[in-house]
Amino acid sequence: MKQNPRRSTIRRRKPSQERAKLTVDAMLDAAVKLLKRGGASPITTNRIAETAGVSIGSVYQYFPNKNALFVALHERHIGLVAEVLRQRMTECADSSLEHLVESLVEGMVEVHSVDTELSELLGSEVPHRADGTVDFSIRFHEAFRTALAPHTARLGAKIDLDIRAFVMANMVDALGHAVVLRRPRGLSLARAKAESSKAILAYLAS
Amino acid sequence: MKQNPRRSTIRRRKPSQERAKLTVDAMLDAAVKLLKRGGASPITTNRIAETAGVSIGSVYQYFPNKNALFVALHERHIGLVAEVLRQRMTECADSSLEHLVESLVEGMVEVHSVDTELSELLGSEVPHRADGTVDFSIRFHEAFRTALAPHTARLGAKIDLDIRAFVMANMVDALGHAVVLRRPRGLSLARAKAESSKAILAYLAS
DNA sequence: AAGAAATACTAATGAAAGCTCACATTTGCA
DNA sequence: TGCAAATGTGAGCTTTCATTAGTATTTCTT
Repeated sequence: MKQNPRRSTIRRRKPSQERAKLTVDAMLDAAVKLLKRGGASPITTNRIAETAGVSIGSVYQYFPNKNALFVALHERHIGLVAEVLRQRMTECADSSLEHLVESLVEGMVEVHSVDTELSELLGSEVPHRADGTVDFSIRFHEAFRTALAPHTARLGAKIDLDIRAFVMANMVDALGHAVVLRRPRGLSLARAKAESSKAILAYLAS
Repeated sequence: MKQNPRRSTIRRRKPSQERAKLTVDAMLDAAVKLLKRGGASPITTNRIAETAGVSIGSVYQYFPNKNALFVALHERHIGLVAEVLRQRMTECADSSLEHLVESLVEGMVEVHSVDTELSELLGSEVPHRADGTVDFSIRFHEAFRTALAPHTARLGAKIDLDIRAFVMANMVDALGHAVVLRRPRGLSLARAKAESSKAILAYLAS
């Protein structure tokens, strides 16, 4: 019942064949499925295996312990977010600041709309402090800094890029989540996105 | 080992004597203490009882199951935040919008600075979706709306108070947390607070 | 086609966790 | 003071869970 603390969070075996990748994905999907009905605590490795249609032994081929599986779940999600952000930033490399901000908000909303429930659960149920997972604003600080840099000319003379990136990253993250997950009835998605962009731009222009 | 799903999250017995209140607080404090070293998963009801200096039976006098204890932990924290916000809003009832916003940011920072580690853990380790706990922006929507109302005159003609309150609440929450918990090295607390207030005000003025 | 490597499965175990119950002690109050 | 209600105790039952070992099967490589 107790996890072995000596084993790290590192995958026991890296899946090299395609078959194994499918297996690993099936396990993560199973974890998500179980998460959605019942939250984190009733999840067991055996149940994950059963739901994924694999044997418990296979789970331990790829994950040293249960927690590593949760970490992998976060990594998969963060990877998705990272890719969306990177793409949007690339696309908007030559666009206006307005366009960039709107695109980033759009991207965050999009990536969390794919599976609203999962996004919420990852934030509130699945432990993510221990064992490596890093916060959004810290993880993407550099990216935001870089994306913001070309627009310094329009942002007043004595701006501090690091601070801007910090505040902006937290706004994008928080508003992106809030728009999808906590938008009050009566506030349309389009309006909420527009309002979020407006808020971020207002700050950057201040 | 498994939690009984039939039992609700409602306290089994409400402590009426002062002694019992102390006992309950001791349990919650014990949970915090254990949380701080080792995170949520190695926490057991028996360990909580032991750490609190009470017997396991007493724990189940007041909490129907382990999860209810976590919920109570969140409630205690949210109650603290609620009180701070209410007080700040009352204090600033006749102040300028600038003053109000600065005071709210200050309050959020303060309340999370009291126990930084706990604030982080409550956000990242302790499950809080299931069984009743409500999100910050939803819980305090009304309060923000009310606090914002007197300043509508300065906020342009066609503003929608609900939307403003929604965005503002999320900004206060996110930036308040970020300033305390994820402020990058090189960014002073004072500067971070000022920047957060500036961002919120820039939005409200936009 | 055959050996090696990767992948998957079954069954079992030891540990420990949640929770109950029957009882003891303390407190409030008439 | 005495009794009922509130509070506190803790041994132990039951369940279940994480993890392992040993083995079987599939895939890759040559």
